[in-house]
Amino acid sequence: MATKKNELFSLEEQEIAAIANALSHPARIAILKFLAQKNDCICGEIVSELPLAQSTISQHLKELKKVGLIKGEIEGVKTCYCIDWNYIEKVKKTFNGLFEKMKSVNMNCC
Amino acid sequence: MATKKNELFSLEEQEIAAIANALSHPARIAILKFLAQKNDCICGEIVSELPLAQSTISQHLKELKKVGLIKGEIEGVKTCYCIDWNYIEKVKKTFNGLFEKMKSVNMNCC
DNA sequence: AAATTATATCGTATATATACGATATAATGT
DNA sequence: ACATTATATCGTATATATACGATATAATTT
Repeated sequence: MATKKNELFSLEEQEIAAIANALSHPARIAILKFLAQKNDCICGEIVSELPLAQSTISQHLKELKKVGLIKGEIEGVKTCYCIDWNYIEKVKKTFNGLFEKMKSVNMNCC
Repeated sequence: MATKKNELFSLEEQEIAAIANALSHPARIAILKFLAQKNDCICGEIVSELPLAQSTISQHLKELKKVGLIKGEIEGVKTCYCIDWNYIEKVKKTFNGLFEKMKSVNMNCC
């Protein structure tokens, strides 16, 4: 009775919601900012940077990867995570598109 | 043991996450788009527009209002909801700021 | 081969979110 | 005053998310 009834909405609505959902936790914002800041790719450094357990960080990384905001490459024992800049660019366009669409109509009500 | 540990992160991270959270459900994206589309303010029309129960829509409206994306004004029996364009503008800047900050560093890794 | 190290996954407790029906509230119309 | 209408809130079932410890996996070192 309490499923997210995604199927009732348009693909665009679902996609925006999915990206927003990935961005809806401060830890994940922190991870993205940290990854963007470092010029070499990072893996377990995130764990020592954030005040959360290793397994929790791993979970958050998995979610960011799921929607495509970051990529992960196994390098021996370590895993190198980094931002998928192309996808970020797409996300930017998607969000700006939504916000622009909103702004385009008349702004005087209420 | 499973609280969102917001207090461990910066206010900026928390704020972005909170806005993203409000945008993280397709129904709420649909509501925002519908409100933006109409040039007069809407209230219960949203209920007949979306495939969800009245109480559910009311809940979603409450969440959108909580973060400031929309405003609600009681007009007799009805309530007029509309987008807070000033806040949308601020949200745009916040998101673009995040994404810009990300893009500013070198893009060649992984 | 065994030990070490880095990361992922599993299991699980708890919190939060989603959805709806039922009910409350508050203004309007009769 | 009573009925109607619009919306909000309550109660509740269930699903999902968060967090962590424990364990598995897989590469590296000894």
